[in-house]
Amino acid sequence: MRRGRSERTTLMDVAVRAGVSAITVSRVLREPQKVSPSLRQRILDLIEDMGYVPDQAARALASRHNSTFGVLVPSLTSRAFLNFMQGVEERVRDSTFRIQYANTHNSVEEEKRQVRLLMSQNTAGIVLGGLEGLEEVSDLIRRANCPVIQVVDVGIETAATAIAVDHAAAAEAATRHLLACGYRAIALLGVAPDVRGGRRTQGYARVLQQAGLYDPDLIHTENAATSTQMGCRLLRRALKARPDIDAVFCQNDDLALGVLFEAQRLGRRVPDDFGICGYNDLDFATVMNPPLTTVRLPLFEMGYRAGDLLIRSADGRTMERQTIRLGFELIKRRTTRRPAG
Amino acid sequence: MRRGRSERTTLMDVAVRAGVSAITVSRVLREPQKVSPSLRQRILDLIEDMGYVPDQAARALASRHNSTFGVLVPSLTSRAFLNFMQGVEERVRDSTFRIQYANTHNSVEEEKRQVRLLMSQNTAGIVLGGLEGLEEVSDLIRRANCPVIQVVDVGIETAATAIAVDHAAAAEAATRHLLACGYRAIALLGVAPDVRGGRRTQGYARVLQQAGLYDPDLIHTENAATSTQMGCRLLRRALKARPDIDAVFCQNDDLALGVLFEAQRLGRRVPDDFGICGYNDLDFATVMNPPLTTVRLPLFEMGYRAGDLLIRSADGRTMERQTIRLGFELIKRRTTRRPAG
DNA sequence: CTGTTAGCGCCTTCAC
DNA sequence: GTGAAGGCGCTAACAG
Repeated sequence: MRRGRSERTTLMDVAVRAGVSAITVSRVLREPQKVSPSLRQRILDLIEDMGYVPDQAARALASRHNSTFGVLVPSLTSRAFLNFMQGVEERVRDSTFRIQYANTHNSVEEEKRQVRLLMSQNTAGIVLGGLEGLEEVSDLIRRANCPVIQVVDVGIETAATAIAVDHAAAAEAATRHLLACGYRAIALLGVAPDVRGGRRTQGYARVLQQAGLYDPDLIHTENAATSTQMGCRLLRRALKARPDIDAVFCQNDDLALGVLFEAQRLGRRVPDDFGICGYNDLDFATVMNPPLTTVRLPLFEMGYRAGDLLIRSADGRTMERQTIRLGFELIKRRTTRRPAG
Repeated sequence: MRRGRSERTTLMDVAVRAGVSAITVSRVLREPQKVSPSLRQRILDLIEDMGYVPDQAARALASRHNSTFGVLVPSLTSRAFLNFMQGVEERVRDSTFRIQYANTHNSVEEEKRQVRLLMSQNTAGIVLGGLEGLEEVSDLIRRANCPVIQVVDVGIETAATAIAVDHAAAAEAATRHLLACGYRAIALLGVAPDVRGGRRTQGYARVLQQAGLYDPDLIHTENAATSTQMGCRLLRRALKARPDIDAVFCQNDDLALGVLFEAQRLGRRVPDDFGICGYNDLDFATVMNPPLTTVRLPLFEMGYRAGDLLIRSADGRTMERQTIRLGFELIKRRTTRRPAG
């Protein structure tokens, strides 16, 4: 089905049929105002008839630029990245640029490979949605011949323009809230290989240490894609290690959903006997029974901004490296008690 | 930040530094065994030092082929497609091919644009994860110079190799099950612009018509991205139109989750007073309270097969057009009563 | 094992 | 408003 196929129609084929030179056909496509209307229309019809599709490889090679952006995300199972991706799309949608995604599977190696691939393609711009291998990718980025936007944690030095959020501070706020609600044995459930999750764990641990309530047995993670089922499993595991657990901070809302279901099955009354705090404020958080207390990150906006930065810098303007900080918000709903006092 | 950058390192640059000709460097990368070990190593070091990254455009142009697959999905908000994408990845992961995704937003126009873009890039193969514009895309596909795998509904004539599932039959089975459980006023909730959803609606309607229970007021859709919140909204709307509704068939599990939450808030007892059936058997279906009755499609397998077909046909072997039919399974859990009789 | 020659399909630059 | 010449960076085909 491959090699033996009919050769594809080229610009030259169209030009010959039109009785003009190749460059004229090329102009019809790129600078139509430079070709006389009648000739232009005739060529346009011919292009349609012959099913001509320009070859991007040749175009990119000759013009030395490309009009697709590459967006790398570490995972497709986490909804958080989907919201992020939608933000990028929204901004890029009615520009002349196209988007292509790739998945790095939370792997530094894969991230490097994908960045190399994008660079190989002379991509117009790259968004690194979740930076896994900071050091190792930085080298590549410095050599990149296109704008690169990184989404990172506050306080991280980046080689490129960055959109930064403070995961550690967000986790601190959530943990403090659980303490303020009077919970004392607060577990943390998460996904092991997730870099951003690690920062959240740090924030959580810091607060509990200060309160003298820290215990490694409270922390449970699993090295697998996040899921609601994982939330159930991790809760059972945590309760085995520390049966007195009275609240859970989940590194994402999918886990929190599972925790709620499992807690209900175990007869825990939420929020009276048992508090739950999620992370990301996904769509279902508001409609759960009870609605989920969670941390909201401006995921869509982060994506939108990333797309915007890319478009602006790809426009040809030189842009200096900058870092855009975006905040978080703790959304207090009904899976946590009202704070005491 | 863009144009004014330093030129990127080329194959020729490396060759000059190594004191060899360009082709030798090229061989080191593609056919290393054809270059003497010592020279090979020297060149490899140089490539590393100089940060040389091959230009895919030039490579694709010269060799007339490309090693990335394009995967088009109609939506990123539906988890069903994520499972599908994961299947494709799993198969492709340790081949020499790479994957790039694009989102068509349930739009025929966008689908055509994206297919054109992929063709422009001389993509090694294309997977159309959810076919929106059958007729219009078929023309393009016939001209495609690479293997194309379509995921379609059974009974649809395709221009390319296809993986087919029978959404209408699956919806019929689900609706019959609800009838067998003794529910009589069965609503259907869905997403408006979804082609596959349309087929499911047909299956549902057919069964209810046969049972003499069909009523257009039972069908409620919304023209927006699917969500759990939408499930809540649609249920309220449906109950307004027909307060006697005693069961709901949801076109996906996210809607079903919202329906369960909303039904619980409205004091409906599930499954005794109120039955719910979902679609897709997503991760959370087994752990809900009660667990969700739903239709399972082999989404991961569909993706895996698509990837497999692509790899096999891209290998150079000519493959004849074929259609692979995959089945569905009705998973009876506890959001529906036990069938009478 | 290494090199030479030619050209992929298009765009840039400069003529007319 | 249109065209001719040359080259983008790489690889196929053929030499040696």
